[in-house]
Amino acid sequence: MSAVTLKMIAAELSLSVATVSKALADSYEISQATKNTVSEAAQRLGYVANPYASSLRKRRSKTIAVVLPEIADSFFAQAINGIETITQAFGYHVLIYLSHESFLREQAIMQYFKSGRVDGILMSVSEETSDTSHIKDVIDDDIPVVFFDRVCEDLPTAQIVTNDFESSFNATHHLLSKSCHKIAFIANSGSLSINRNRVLGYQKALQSVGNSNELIVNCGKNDEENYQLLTSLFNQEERPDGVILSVEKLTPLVYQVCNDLGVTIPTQVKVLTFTNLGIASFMNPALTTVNQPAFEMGQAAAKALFKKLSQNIEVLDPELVILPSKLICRESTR
Amino acid sequence: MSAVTLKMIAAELSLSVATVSKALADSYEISQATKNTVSEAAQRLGYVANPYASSLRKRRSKTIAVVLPEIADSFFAQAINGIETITQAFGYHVLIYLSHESFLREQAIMQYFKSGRVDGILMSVSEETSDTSHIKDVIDDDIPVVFFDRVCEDLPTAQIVTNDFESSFNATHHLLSKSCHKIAFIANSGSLSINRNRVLGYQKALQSVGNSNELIVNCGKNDEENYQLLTSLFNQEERPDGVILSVEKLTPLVYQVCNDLGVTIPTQVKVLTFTNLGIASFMNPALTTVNQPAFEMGQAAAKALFKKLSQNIEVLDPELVILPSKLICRESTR
DNA sequence: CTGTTAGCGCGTTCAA
DNA sequence: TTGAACGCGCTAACAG
Repeated sequence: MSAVTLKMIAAELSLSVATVSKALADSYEISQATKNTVSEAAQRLGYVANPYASSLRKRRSKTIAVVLPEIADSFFAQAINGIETITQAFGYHVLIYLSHESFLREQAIMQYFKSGRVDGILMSVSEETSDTSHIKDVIDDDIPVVFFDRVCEDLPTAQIVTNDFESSFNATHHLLSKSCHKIAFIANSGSLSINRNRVLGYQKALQSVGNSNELIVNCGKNDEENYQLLTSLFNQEERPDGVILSVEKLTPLVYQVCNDLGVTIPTQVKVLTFTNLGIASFMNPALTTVNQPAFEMGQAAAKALFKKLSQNIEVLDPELVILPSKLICRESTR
Repeated sequence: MSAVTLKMIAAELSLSVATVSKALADSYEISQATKNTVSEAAQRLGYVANPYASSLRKRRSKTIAVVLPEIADSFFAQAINGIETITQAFGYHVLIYLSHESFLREQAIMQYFKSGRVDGILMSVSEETSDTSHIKDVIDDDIPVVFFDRVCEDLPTAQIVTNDFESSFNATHHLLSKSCHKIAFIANSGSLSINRNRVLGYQKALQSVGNSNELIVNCGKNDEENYQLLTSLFNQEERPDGVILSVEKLTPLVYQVCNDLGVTIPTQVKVLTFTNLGIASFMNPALTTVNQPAFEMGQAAAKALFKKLSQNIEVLDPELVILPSKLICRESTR
């Protein structure tokens, strides 16, 4: 049988509904004796409060939303794990939404939140997002939003990012030190702030040594086209001898293209990719990676959100958390 | 400003709340004229129904729960993507819970669902789960549950699995045909049904050719211990020349151990792993994989759940969906 | 310390 | 075709 209500417990114990409610909430105005009786009965009958009735009345759902572009590579998978460790500690529930990199879908999702469905939102914006009014609307409704990884720098709220500029700068210098002199930078979206900072770091590094072989390739969503794009990149008269991948997802494609063209990694081309502690890092000793602290970013974002939730009345100053990435060199030793 | 309610729309149009409610629900008893007026006003004011009030009244939350052990490798990440495509088409919301392979946590999570929080549950059980009464309780409360991947074979509900026995049988034969004669099977949990079936397929294949070098290694959660376990495996007087990994997650560890011992893959040891279409598959040409259709399993599970939800009164016969895995040989060609 | 009353916002009666 | 009244289950205010 289902649906044990306060009313049933009250009837069972000949108490009023209000008393039972207060007893279970451990209110100070209830005697220890009845508290014991009530919690015993609740336990025995398997009472679980109806969250919808409770949320309606309290105007708090104990639920947050996580809005992601997708869960394709392991970055967001790890991030969810990090988020969950925090939400779970706070007794919060997590609704998950995927925008599939679509602005329209992201708009529709934000619409859900204009009715108190969630107490707060953790979000990484889609590639297509440049207009941010749908997000601003939600913030204006006093629903706290925390961005992580794919942030909106122009919105006045908490942002959790990694040191993209610096790590890209270091990554480029790393390849330069391995005597690469023509390094290509491969991205998949020009508008995202992370990508922008990584490109800047790459450019700055090249400039710092007077290397003018700047080569930026913007991949799209279509893997066929990307294949062509990369094939012509490696088919140039003077082939790149180093490649930086802004997204982990493109790694297999690069390997495939090189394989098909008979270009060996890392002898002829050194590959360096932004990634996280996923499997890719371990599998191929010829790959150097900049590890993104995905789990930690999830945790940091969730913590920032709960900080806002616990003082949700006053308007907070925007805060920016920058977590460091880590360059991991796993040069082939075989 | 926040919280546009039916009441506000009613006031705006000098109508009653009931009329507005019916109009938005497209009830037959409302004139087309007022329906138009109402939906225009709702649009203009940015009305979104309060889901908690609505759920409380209708006793349906339009929300399902996805209960997973973790999102460590890409299998569950892909599965979530598949699930989301379906839930999104049905206008449902998705709550996500991670048991972290803990039975106690899984019990606590199932407890949440005894109060109408969700209309249905998609679930992969934790490694530790042998007692299934906490799941049975929820089913008895008429909340439909669909298992996928890590199923409970003894519970009478829908189960989505892959052909584990058969694909493990084929995988073993594949290695045998590559002239392996001492093949180790590496798992990380003995009690799960998938693992059981894979072990059986492995054993059956060995028997079918009269090979008596059965070698089953059960790894645990501790990576240090696993490292030791695998090191002693490869340090045996007669080293295995083939390895089947029941879980993708252990792949990097095997590569690491082999690397540290100076054992080359695939020359000295051929590695075959159960996986999905994650990055691992593409990255290392020396790896043969049995690809799990994770995305499709997520979709199948969600579809099965919605089938149940649409006819939730009658008790359904248990049904079993078996999706085929695919053996992908990616032998080194370089 | 306990009970009574009054909503939270919505959907479903039943009258008008 | 519309509106008034009631209640989903719970919590907050106020009496007793």
